[in-house]
Amino acid sequence: MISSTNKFDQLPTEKQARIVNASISEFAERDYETASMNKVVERAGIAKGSLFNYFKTKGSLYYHIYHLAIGEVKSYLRKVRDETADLLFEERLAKIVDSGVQFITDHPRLARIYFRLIYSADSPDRQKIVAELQQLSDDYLGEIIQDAMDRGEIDSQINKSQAVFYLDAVLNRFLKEFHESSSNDNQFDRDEWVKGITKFFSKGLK
Amino acid sequence: MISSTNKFDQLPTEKQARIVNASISEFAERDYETASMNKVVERAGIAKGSLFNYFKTKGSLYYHIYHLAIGEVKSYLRKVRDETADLLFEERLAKIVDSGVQFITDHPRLARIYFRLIYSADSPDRQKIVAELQQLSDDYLGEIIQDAMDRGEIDSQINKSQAVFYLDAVLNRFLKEFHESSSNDNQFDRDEWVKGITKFFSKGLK
DNA sequence: CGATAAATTGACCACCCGGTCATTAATGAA
DNA sequence: TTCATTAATGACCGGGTGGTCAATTTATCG
Repeated sequence: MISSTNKFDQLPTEKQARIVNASISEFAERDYETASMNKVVERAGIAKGSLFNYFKTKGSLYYHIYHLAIGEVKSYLRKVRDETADLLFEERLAKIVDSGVQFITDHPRLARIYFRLIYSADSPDRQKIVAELQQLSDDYLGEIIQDAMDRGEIDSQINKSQAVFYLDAVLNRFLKEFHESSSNDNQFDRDEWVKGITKFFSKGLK
Repeated sequence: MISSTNKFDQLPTEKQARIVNASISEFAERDYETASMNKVVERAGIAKGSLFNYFKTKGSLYYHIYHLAIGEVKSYLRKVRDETADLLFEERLAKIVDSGVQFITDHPRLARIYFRLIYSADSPDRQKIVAELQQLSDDYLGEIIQDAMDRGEIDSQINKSQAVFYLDAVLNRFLKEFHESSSNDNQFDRDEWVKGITKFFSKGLK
């Protein structure tokens, strides 16, 4: 029994896409509790019974969708990490911000689901999910910090997990702000901010 | 007609307290959409019709409660701002963190409502509320930054609204983390963190 | 084609929601 | 005590929820 027994995976690709697309829209617009399976089937153009045949519960559909979102985030992170391995810390930071901005621009609905997961999320298994994302962030930013320490670009006396925390806090908050302002087509000077952020991390406020 | 026409305000204090207490618990445990008026009346030990007599809608009850939460936050902020006016920026930062920790310890349910407002909140008037809180934060942290600039403690060339943003991002994130970890009775070294944060803001990571 | 198996459907279920309002209970003045 | 006014109550309403399953359509194969 190598192949998945999952009913959904056996579906024609086009139908899968319709369902995934409908689910992403629904879970992006409403949080877990408020999102409606009725709306999903309506958007996807399938019968309710079918959806519950492919996914036994609302929770399992949500699980599928947010793993998709996290997977996409990971792919962006991996890409920018590998492509910037040789750059200086400050340049690297700028590229990471760029990559985040790009992700939000390319996948605004997934971004919304991601931020919901991070920040509020009365979702099932919230603790598990958050712990998983925390681990992802620790590994990812931790590696970047470590590289910079090894090259003597930042003070290696600094508590590494604290440094990761600050990076994570500022980057996530900045991207959340960008995400919300780009929903309301508010413009802001990206370069100005990227410059400010990198300088802030290097020198602090003094 | 000087006195409020608000039905709720005319109630005996004890009854007001029961209703407020029940509402705080409910809105702390569940987000706006998921919170239940039925649960509130059950907790408060009053009839449903009564509650809807005091507050015409769920939204107006929520409005009352979150204004209460924001009011309490403001009071803590004002207090620490005034009491630390003479301190150095770093010492002041430490006191602010302390005050946040104290608020969360004293009012964990209000803290939860506050973080819900800040971070996710599919609440009614979300944009208005967030803008109001943003203003509060800008004014408050802006003043602290300005003081420190005036005294030459931090670089006055730095973009002030950016500096406020970094402060806000790191402080809020730290307090949110504290709030969640104190719900799960995870311990962590407060002093270690306060020292790290103030140093980070002063010198950056270099 | 006919028969069997598999996939799809949507009416239906029990439950909960915010909100209403006729009925009942408490209050206070004469 | 009587009676009018006000406050409190909870049964009830329309509507939405996640989830089920008998009935129907579609696909498969001899």
